[in-house]
Amino acid sequence: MYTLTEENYLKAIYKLSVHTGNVSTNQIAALLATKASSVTDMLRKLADKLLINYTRYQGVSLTQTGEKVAVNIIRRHRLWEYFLVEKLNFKWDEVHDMAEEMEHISSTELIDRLDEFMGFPARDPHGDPIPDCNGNFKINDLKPVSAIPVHSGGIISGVRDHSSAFLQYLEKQELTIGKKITVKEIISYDNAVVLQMGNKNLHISRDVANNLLIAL
Amino acid sequence: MYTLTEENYLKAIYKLSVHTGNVSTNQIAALLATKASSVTDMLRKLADKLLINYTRYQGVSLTQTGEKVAVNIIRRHRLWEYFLVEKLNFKWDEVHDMAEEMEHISSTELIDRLDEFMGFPARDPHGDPIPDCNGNFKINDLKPVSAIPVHSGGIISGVRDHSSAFLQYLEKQELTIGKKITVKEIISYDNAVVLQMGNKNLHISRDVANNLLIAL
DNA sequence: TAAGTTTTTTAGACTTGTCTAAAAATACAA
DNA sequence: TTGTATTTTTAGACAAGTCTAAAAAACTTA
Repeated sequence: MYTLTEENYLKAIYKLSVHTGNVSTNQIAALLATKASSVTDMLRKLADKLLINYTRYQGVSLTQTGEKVAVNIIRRHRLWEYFLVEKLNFKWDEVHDMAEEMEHISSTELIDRLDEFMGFPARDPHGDPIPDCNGNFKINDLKPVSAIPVHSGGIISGVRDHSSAFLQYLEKQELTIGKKITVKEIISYDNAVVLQMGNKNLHISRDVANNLLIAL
Repeated sequence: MYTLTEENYLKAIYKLSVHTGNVSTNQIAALLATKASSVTDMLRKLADKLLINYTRYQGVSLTQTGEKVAVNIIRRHRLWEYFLVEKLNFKWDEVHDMAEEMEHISSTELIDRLDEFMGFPARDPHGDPIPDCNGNFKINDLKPVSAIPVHSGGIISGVRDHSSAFLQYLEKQELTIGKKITVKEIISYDNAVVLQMGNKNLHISRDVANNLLIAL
């Protein structure tokens, strides 16, 4: 239906437009590690196919069709990640690149059966919600640790950075999904955060606190 | 490592060279539904990469490296077919095209874990042997029904034609893998074959007899 | 609001894999 | 062995997706 490249552009635009409104050429180029000129070329093609709304120099947004396609790619990606971790025993920091390939397998029937085979999981191994076969899913209502007040806390439920470096760091600190934490203190000098987890205290940097998501 | 197209060419050459020696440009073109001139272009590239032995006008054979790559693709294809049938409950005539896409997922670790997850199956749903992680597997020693003498028989163990039309026909006639059959008679007029299966007699055409494989 | 900076687009070129049409090599038949 | 048919290769072109370099548009900021 769509080329691998088209799918990757749609996914990138989707990800970027979750938080902002219109997405810029440079943002897409940065995310896909390509050049702005290449992005412009592809944007014209996607606009011709009615997958995006595009006016020169004005940035882009997805059309309804484009968003449907993007959500579907995300559904496939997250289901395969779940499969790799739950069925093939990979670790959460190992699955991203494999799922990046597998998300382009086109059969809808296949992905629906995979979903059923695994019992319709609600979230992938990184805590991200998995869209159902109609593309419906809850937008994550999680907050970064850096955004909650001192003395409050919650359950670690997701991450913003999916890089294996970050995930491995979390694993080593035992800051994994399901753990309960409380913010004890924010160091005013560098905004580092002191967490309490069980009976241990733990220092994490501002960067880490920004990328670690909790449910209150 | 290799492009999707390169992989498809290597697989095609492998399949064609199982039965014959050197493979011709036209044979490859026919199997891949492309033009001879395109094949020639690609053959030059594969020869540059030392994946095939190629001399102009003389046909090609795989190098050791090329064969390794081809067997690996076949391993991936057959394991995914097994997965689709055994875990996701697809029928044997539904899985070919999906596996054709999935065989290009590159991770070796993934395929080895998939193999383990399924208990190291020896054959795919069509009876074809699955190479192990070192590329070792038994070449099928099966015979087409058309090649065995009257009054002998055996167990249906594989097919030569993987088209869904053929597989659906077999399914309808209950000529599925594991069934025991005996050749009762060969009609001299058109070489059609009369089979006995259980207490039923069954007429199959020469074509079908050529594509249905049994273990003696 | 005019000048400078940044962002985006255009122009032209390259790569991969494909095609058609024509030329070259090989195979076959008399 | 010569001529014809078939197969294979070459030559030149095209589409998708990318790139660099330069032009155009849009922002900044004084």
